[in-house]
Amino acid sequence: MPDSPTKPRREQIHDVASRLFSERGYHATSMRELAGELGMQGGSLYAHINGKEDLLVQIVNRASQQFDEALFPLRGQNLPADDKLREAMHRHIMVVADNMDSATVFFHEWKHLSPEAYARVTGWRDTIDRFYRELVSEGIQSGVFRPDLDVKMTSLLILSTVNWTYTWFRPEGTLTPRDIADGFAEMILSGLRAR
Amino acid sequence: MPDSPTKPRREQIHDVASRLFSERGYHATSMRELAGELGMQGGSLYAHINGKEDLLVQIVNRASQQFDEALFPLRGQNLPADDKLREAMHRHIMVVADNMDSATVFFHEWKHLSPEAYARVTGWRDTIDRFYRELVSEGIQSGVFRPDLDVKMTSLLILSTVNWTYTWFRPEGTLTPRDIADGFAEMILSGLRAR
DNA sequence: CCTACCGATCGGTAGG
DNA sequence: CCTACCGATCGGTAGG
Repeated sequence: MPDSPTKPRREQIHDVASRLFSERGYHATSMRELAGELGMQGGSLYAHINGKEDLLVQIVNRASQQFDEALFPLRGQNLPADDKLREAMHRHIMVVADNMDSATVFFHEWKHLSPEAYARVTGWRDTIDRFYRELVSEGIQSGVFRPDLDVKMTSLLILSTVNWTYTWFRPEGTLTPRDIADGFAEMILSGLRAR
Repeated sequence: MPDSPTKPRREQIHDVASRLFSERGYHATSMRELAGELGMQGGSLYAHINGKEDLLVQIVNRASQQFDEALFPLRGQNLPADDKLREAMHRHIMVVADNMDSATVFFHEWKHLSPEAYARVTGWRDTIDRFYRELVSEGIQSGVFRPDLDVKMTSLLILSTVNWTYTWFRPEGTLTPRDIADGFAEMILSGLRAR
């Protein structure tokens, strides 16, 4: 039951802020607009939060956390590299699709964070990068992937396709994250060229 | 000779605005900051421009134009689909790489444009989409690409990789747009899987 | 959660 | 291109 009436006020603020920040941008959203959408006055927000930047930090942190929780458990699993790639792309795209607003804020506004929060996000980016590089390396070593692949370029190719979904995915459309992940993975694994 | 001292003032304003908008975001950049970097007072800017939004419109329009000029001439050329794909990706990535600031503004701030400018950008996006879908369709019909490809998904795969370069390309790095385009195209065409 | 208010800063203009 | 200024709005606070 999304948006149940008993949802804590802080959750409501987080959700509305995610939507407004993603639609208009962080700096272009005023605290009065945010308060208005929640049916309260501007100053009343500060009974629940510490400040505008805290909202941004929360949104970005939660997004990072969701990516971590989705991908990290895959590291230990003993799957063939092609299956693991398909599964990782599916999970990655699911996080984006299920959190289109926070994902947009995550990709657009992380540069505007305070130095500490900025460093944390940069650290997360590196973690995800490493995850995909490891996946590619393992695939090469196990003989599932071509031996002449450049690990860095390959992981960038994968990251491009899964991250870019935040720009075009529509929840009301016909494509599910499963469809997208399977379609992209199949093309990436087998190539476009006719045999 | 970039940034020659005789560069028209309007060009200088355009360049500095692109950089500031891409680094801090459109709304977070004040006209006084912009003026300061150009060695003038805030009000003096309005001797050269009509307003802040005009700057954004100019940056986005010029970026759209560069994509158009790079890709559109390829439409008529009678190249094999794989060669045409490689060439299109190279040109697309070159535009991004040569205009990292305006490309970032283009991808991040187009939502904040006035309705008319917004519609123009949306129209451009559709044009580029059509370009890549045509390229894929031609490749299927000529037998160069697999017949079971989904045209929409395939063009989204391509667009993801070329557009996402705005987030990670570094002009001071070792990879050239040629390297990136050739590397991505080869992987997309032949696939990651070992034979 | 509201009312009333703070200093700061915003984009933009007038007149030179 | 500068000085001086405009009304509007910003994030945030005090006191209740």
